[in-house]
Amino acid sequence: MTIYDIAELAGVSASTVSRVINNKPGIKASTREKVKALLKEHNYTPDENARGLVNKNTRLIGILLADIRSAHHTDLTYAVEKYLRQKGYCGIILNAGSHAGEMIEAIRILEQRRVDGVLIVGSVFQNDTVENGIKEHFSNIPVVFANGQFDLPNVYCVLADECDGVEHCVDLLVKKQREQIAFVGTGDTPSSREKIKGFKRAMSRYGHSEASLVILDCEASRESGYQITRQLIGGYPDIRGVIYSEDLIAAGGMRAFWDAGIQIPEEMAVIGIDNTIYGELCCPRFTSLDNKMTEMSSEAARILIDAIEGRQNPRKIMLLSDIVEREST
Amino acid sequence: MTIYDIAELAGVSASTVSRVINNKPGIKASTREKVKALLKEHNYTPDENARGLVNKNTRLIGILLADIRSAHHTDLTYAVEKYLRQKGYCGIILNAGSHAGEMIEAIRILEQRRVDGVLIVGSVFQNDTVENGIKEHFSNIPVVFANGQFDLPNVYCVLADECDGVEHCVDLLVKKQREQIAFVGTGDTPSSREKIKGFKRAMSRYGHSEASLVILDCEASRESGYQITRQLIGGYPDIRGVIYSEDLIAAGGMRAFWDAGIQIPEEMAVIGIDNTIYGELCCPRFTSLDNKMTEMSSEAARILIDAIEGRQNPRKIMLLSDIVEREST
DNA sequence: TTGTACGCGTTATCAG
DNA sequence: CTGATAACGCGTACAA
Repeated sequence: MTIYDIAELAGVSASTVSRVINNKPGIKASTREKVKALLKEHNYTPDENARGLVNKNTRLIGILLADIRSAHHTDLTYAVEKYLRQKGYCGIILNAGSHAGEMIEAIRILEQRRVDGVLIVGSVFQNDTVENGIKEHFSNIPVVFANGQFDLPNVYCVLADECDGVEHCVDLLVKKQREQIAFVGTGDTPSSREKIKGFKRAMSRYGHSEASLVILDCEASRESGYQITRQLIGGYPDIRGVIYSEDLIAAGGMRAFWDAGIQIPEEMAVIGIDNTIYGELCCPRFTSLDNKMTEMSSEAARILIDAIEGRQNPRKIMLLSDIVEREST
Repeated sequence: MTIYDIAELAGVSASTVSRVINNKPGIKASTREKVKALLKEHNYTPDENARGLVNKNTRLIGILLADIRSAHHTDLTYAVEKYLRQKGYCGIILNAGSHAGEMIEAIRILEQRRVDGVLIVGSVFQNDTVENGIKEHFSNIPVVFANGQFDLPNVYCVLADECDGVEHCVDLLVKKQREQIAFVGTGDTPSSREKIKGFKRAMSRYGHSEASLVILDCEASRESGYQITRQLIGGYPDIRGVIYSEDLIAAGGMRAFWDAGIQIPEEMAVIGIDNTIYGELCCPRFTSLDNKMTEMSSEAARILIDAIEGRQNPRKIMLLSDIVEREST
């Protein structure tokens, strides 16, 4: 069913039908009604693709993330999809993994789909491959980078103050009389490095030399969190508090403490980051740094659509994190 | 950059360029090379939309689910996206909530996008609204229904044996000397009703009259699971085992038992359904019925693409669930 | 107020 | 082996 079919049935031309569909003025009321009735009768829906071909847009948004299964990405996706829908856009979510090959493949796919804008989520994407990919393939559409940044004219950034956030975590632990603190996290993304920076900065404020700090490297999985925490228990008996760079890793750590019979928070305080559901599920519930992923995603989606539709926004905004305290501290 | 631009640069016609892009035979090797070089030089990518206009396909797949934030949907989405990408398709995920209005809106959106096929996930969608929606809007594209069924010519179904699965859960609990069993779950979807049916059937095998069964109604949230479990603890002191219709609800229940100081599994055995990460996170870890969501999603995606590309498959397949036993039983 | 003609970027058909 | 042309479904100047 095309506008031509409807036009024929109505005894008018296709352009008239088009005008009715798009609520353009200058149509006799009776014609408009007749066409509208036909449209409804055959429940005609315009082909967005054909429309896009002439309008030079697709109302499609590319969403790049490492892995939708991580809880904070899931929440983000949900919020973004709802917003996009409301604005008449659809999202194409690509799990672009963590190595350059997949990222560049995802970029090509989105280019091929002629998406109107791209949302990049997670600082894993803050690398040369992606930066060059944007320059080459997305130079004429807006890009919003959540939790990362590129200094390119068409890229907007929404960031969380992760460095400050971790500093506040350290402050909290110190306030709770836990000055012997370890940091467990992945060290391979800009975001992780920010967190470690915050840790170092805060610890130095409390007079710890950088050489004395306990910073353990860990993969982004529960299992890895478990293993590293076992090593921590065995190798650093003085530690009384741990900050994990992600809730998922913290969940693994919580399990290790549980298995080792270490009481939380009495013998060990634990803080995760991201404030996902994991903090609520573990026993005891663990404290987590809320880095405002939900707000970040809403902001990012809004800024992206604004940019597509010609509304102005600052190139870079920073959201302030806060700590959700639970039983583990 | 269009094929015309490339054609002009190469001094050939657009059709020749098109033929090179699509690896059609009958092009002089030298011409082919020259065009290929130009294509690469300008990193040209064909416009999928324009392509779809003439090919009458979009290589777009609609994915309908209630809420991507539920852990089993997330896992599914991940698996499906990976498969689709590999086959050259993109997915459009719509969180179609749980009421009719949203469902029909989502269906219209997908129709407007002219998706090549639709994947519906979750038995919440097994209702008249969606069935009529399919008849009206998706009558000429294949639809795969994961965890639900419609008796329509273009709909394929992939199901889990949830009724049998719950029966086996009861068997397990009885084997563990817990014959006083309660079932806690939502009663509002076909899937939930299947589970309750399995519960009733198994319990009757062990000589319990239907009237004597403890079946509590609960919303699909951790909080609701917590509240209902508190009521259970207060109101049914004889109960020694609980089957929850979803892991998320079970997680709430685990918390309620923890708060009440009830030992698991000594005083109470717990089984969840879906075998999500929640079972691993709680303390102690809880047993869960694995209803094969991951396999289901892979199968569903495969069947959908098969149908689109003209390969045959059975209209209806059933996957056998099994129980992943952990510390709670 | 309405219709004609064209173009969006691509592929397929047919002619050369 | 290659090029011209039409067509996909729609929106929009321009003409009537």
